[in-house]
Amino acid sequence: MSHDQLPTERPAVVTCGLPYANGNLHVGHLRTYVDGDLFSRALKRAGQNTAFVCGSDMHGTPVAVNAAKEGVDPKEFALRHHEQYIERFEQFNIAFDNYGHTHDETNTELTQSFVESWIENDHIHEKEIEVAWDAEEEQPLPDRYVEGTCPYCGEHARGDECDDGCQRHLEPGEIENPVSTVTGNPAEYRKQPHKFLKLADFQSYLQGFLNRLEGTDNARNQPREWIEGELEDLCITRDMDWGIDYPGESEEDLVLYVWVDAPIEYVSSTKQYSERVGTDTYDWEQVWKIGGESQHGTEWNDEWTDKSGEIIHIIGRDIIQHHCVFWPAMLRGAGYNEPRGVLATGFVGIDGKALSTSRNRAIWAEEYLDAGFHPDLFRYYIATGSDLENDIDFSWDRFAERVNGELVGNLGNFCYRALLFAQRNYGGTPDAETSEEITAEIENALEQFREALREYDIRAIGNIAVELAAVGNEYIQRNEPWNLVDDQPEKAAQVIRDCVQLSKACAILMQPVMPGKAEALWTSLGETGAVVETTLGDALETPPTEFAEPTELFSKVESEHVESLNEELRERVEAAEQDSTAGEGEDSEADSTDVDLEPLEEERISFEEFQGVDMRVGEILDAEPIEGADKLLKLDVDLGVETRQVVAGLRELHEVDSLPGTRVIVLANMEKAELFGHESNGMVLAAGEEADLLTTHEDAPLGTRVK
RNA sequence: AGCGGGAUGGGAUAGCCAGGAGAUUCCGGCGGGCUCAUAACCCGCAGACCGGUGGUUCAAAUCCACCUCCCGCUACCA
Repeated sequence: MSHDQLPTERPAVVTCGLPYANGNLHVGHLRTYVDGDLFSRALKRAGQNTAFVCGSDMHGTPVAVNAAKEGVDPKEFALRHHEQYIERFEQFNIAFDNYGHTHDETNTELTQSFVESWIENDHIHEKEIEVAWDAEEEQPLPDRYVEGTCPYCGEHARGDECDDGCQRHLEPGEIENPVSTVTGNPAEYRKQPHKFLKLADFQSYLQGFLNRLEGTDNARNQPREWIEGELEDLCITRDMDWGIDYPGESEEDLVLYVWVDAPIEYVSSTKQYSERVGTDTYDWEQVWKIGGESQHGTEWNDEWTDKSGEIIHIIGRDIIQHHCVFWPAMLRGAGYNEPRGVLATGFVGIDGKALSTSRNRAIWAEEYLDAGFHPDLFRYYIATGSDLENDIDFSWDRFAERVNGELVGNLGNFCYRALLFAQRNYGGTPDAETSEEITAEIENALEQFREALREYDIRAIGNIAVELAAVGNEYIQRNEPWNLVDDQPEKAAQVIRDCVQLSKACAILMQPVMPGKAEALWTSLGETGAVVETTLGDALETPPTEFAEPTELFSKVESEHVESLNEELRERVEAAEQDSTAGEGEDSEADSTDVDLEPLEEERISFEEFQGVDMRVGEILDAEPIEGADKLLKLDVDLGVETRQVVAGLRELHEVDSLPGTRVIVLANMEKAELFGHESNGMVLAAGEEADLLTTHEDAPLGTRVK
């Protein structure tokens, strides 16, 4: 059963993934918020009663761990970031109707009521599991309080996810060889009772849900494989202080898992909005519940579709599972409505490469603003730069090119020349009727807008005003009103009237993507109200007969400015790469590429033990790639006494052809291994991620022992 | 190798889900026009066998199969 087309008569809520209160925002984060803001504004222009809500995600172990490092209270720590986000969003014209945080009273209460509802409906059970425990400190070690080895792929992993390796979500107790991230103590496992949400109860529901779900394909397809298989119970409690208490019984130090209270903030934030504006204006229960009330059951009833409001989530594609598996199950378990659409955006790259906060290959929100650009320029670039689910590349060159060509040359120029001409010759909108041709063009643009909205095509929505301005430029050029004013004053007046009307339409159509600039244009038109109050139909209303001389809407990005920004970025990336310990601390991303230096080994070894290590000077005679492996090379190394075959992961880090003749140090008595079917008899020593090869500085003969 | 995304004129992209006009737009190149406008704007030209091979079809950039290459994340870095 499919939904009514957007816009509907019912209220809608648009949400963005909660920013985690533990770092700074960069252009990658901003993409989600810009897209969400644009979409919610577009819905409003189309006449849908819409709340755009979000909030800061305050809980979880990273906040607790980082606050502890700073020696501050986690609440204080998280609130500091929360305040900063509020400011940042304002600066980028991202206008949430309500922005709360997960630690506030509304969310605490609502989260507990969700959990109580799950308990009542028998979706919760208790199980004793082994959790990591720091014996010395007598404290439990949930999630990121431990690191260890992933049980699935053997890689180094965090307690809650295998971020280095297979990316799996890890349940408490799964990680092997756990070590406390706080004290460095090896952790032991201890049995603790924990609460679990029985996801399997919702298996069949979730399959139906994905079939009904609108939005981007990735949101629908990516979780499918998951849902087809056996769904495991989700552990929803953690042994720590920081978080929302598990309701009811006085479970000692048991709080809810951060991914429980985080999405519920969508509901809480909507509720806060509702309470502020009054339920006559916006009733959160009409959106989140079913026909205003809870409807329990583990299956969806088709009659419920279109009985409530429209829930649309805009997220980054890294959190699809949480929104398309856990979250709908949580909602269903509490008898709530389900999301209508999930839009999962792609990532943002910089100059053709992936963004990496640890290497400081990033453009921070603050940095963009410091460069002095209007936020709407960034919004336009990022919203129309590519299809929503595809990645976007950000480069200052491309930014300048698009701003100068599309915004300055086209949209800005058209509106400016039209209004200036109108003002100088008529003091405002000339007294003439809009032509049929132009009325049709505007109507066509409005229809494109509505269609883009129905299809969640954010890029198309962002492009419409610029496209309409292109129509205007062509129209004014073709009619040459500057040649008509003297000979054919009536014709001239009509042409200019058309152009002013087009400008007005542009102001309304560009509002979702460039709200600040739209408002400026609206003011230039002499309009008294605010463009945020308009709906699409107003695009055809007569503009004011008088307005003042307009100002230029956009100004050019100068090439010197671009060069200096490029230079700045380049220098910074280089600096970060050279000095990999710098730039840390600011890094907040759940980014796994940190190149922290490992602490020196505490444990000492004896000289005898060292004697067991047989390292020799060698020379690479031959290097060839191993088929099927991207990084592995098969090397023949001359160790003086014999030539060994060694497999090493150098392929992407060194020019293969340049390796023969290179003197290296080889650990000769390394146990043999077989990799991709090739025997490796020894190990070539190299330093760090970039595999900086060890060598000798003089000419010790091949085979000389290193000691 | 696993997952995801991609391959369309010199560069960047749209179209693909719902197959059918001269394949879109932006940047760049060339030629012209206009002078109201931020050296902006408009018109025209050159330039693409829509990654390859096969299939389905009256008809394929679009659907199906296989293949190649690229990018991101991840892995193999004994």
